Amino acid sequence: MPESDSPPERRRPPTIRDVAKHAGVSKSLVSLVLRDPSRVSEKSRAAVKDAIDELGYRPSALARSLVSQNSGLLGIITSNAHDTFYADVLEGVSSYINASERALMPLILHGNHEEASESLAATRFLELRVEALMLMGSALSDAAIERYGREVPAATVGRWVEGETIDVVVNDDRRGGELAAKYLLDLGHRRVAHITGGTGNGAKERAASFRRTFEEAGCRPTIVPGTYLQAGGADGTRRLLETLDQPPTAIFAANDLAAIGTIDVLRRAGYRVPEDVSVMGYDDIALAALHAIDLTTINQPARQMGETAARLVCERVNSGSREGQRVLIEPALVVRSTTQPV
Amino acid sequence: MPESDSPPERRRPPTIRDVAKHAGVSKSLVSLVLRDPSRVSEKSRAAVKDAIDELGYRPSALARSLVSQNSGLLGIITSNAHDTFYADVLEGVSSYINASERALMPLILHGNHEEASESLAATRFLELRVEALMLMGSALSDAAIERYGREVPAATVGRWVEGETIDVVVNDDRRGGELAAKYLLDLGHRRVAHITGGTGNGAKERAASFRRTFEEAGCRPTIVPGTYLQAGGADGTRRLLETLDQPPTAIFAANDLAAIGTIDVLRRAGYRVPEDVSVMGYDDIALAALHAIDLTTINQPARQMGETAARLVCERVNSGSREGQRVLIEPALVVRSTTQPV
DNA sequence: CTGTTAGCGCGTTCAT
DNA sequence: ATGAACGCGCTAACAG
Repeated sequence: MPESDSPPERRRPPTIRDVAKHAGVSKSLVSLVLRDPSRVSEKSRAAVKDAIDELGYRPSALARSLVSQNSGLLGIITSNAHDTFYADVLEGVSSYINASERALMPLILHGNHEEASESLAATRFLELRVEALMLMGSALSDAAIERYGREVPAATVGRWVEGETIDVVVNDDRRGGELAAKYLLDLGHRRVAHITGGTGNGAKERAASFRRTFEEAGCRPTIVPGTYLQAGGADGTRRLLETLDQPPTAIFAANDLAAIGTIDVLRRAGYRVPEDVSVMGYDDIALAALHAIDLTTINQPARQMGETAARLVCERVNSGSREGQRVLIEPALVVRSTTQPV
Repeated sequence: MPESDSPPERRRPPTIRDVAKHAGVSKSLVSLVLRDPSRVSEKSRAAVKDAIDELGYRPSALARSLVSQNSGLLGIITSNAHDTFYADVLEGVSSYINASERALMPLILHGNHEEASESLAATRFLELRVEALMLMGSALSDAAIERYGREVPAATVGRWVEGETIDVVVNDDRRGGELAAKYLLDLGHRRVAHITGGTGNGAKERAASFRRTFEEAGCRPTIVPGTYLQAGGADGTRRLLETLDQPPTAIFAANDLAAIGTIDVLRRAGYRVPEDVSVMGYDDIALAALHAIDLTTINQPARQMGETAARLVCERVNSGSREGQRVLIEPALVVRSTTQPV
């Protein structure tokens, strides 16, 4: 039999030894050529470089990290690949990384908003010896995040965590909820609803301050549970339409994605936005600015938040500091055309 | 000065030796407990497990990969974090990975549609000894992709590549362009335009067959360059409006994102869609189905494409086969409300 | 100054 | 249940 247990024609990648043998030098010298060619004679250098090219040699980051005791890796765990808010945050991270001295390599793992898969991702990253961890809107528990933060510098974006070992970059969700409520109050809305982000990051704060602001004005908003996804906004809206005798005059959705789901359900049910119902979102993703959507929303500066978090955590990688910082970003009202006076 | 060259309080993570010492056994035994606890006496097992918990030990994937000669890593390079089409493809990849036996860990690196940053990503992945490479709509040259494919099983999604070492999963862009053209012809459109995806994957094929199909019907569509981004569609549309005496009756944009940009510009310029101008996209991303957008488009089954590519490349990892396969997926017309008879 | 040898880092494996 | 050797690249110490 030709071969059965060993797979066919799998070549091991060439090692530094292969290069050394091929070039007729020691492996130390090959290593030196790779790291500081100026300290090697021209002849040897050329021989080594030729050997590298001929063999198609690539140094193993695995072996290098093992000895150098740093992997150069930054582990990023995202909860939701479909939310372009985090795509913007990631752009901010890249932009900081590319501009920084000792650039870490930002690896991304999608958690798909499942706690189990996020915690698996974290475990794998830590086993890979990432030098820092960034969580983009995590479904993990505070305790879990803090545990990770004790092993390696960690930052969250859009997710509040107690505890001093974590860098936290969040917008002020309480303020955001208040901004939304005040704006709707100013427009004269009194019968309003909020579809929450469920257990999502910042959802409780947005909901609580939205409700409180309205209650201080003597109104009681209807609050129904939802998610940060389009489907969550759609489901919540359906529930509102079924439950209430008459629809609210304004709906504050958990975020832009959910607001889009909300608008979708409203229009399909025959309601006009904003003539019959005003709708607000949260985040101000690129989509929200589209003419076809043109959503009134609360802006969170995603790029800036990504940059800030990356900076904080990378500075801690370099300084070795164990103490996280918290940065509270001010949200801003963005008025577009999905809202109008009542 | 307190400390300058050595950072403060950075603890090395505990190693298998620390655990062994703590538990009073050899490191071989600790290793055994981790991999096959049943072969270790209850007493030793407990001692080792206690030590692991107390020290917070995590095995190093670096060291493990070095000796086992496989990293368990799958490197995924995406061109565009903002295009949810690829988010769907990634979901397909995850879904295959999670269901498969020896699950590779899918690491993602964003190339941000820059060739240099994609090729850096590939280099880093290969140095990390990923067992396979997946390119989601790459800006890399065919030659580069093939070179990588010689080092490790590689697959592309949405990107045609010549050469036998690559698994290629693409939709039939020629057919897609033809579908769009025929549909518009059927609607009676004769004065049409196409905004291309520029150098983007499949863009040439879509453009060529769109043009050919119209030319066979005796029409000559206006073709202007664009990109696969919203901005590309918007810019192309602006150019069309400036250049032409009268706007076309239908515009086929490079993809859905671009189509959204197109619609945006048209509406802002006072044209109604579809009454004045029909618009078509390509991809059928989730956005396209929204009531507010409701875009006529050509569907590419993103999830399925991701699953397929993951399966092909993972099977090659296991079999050691060097020969890639090509899978051509049939695109489908999806009629919504941005098109109407002329 | 150029190049070599030896040993390390961490987990696995195999013979004992 | 253990010690020694190994995988691959880096580095300190040393030799030419």
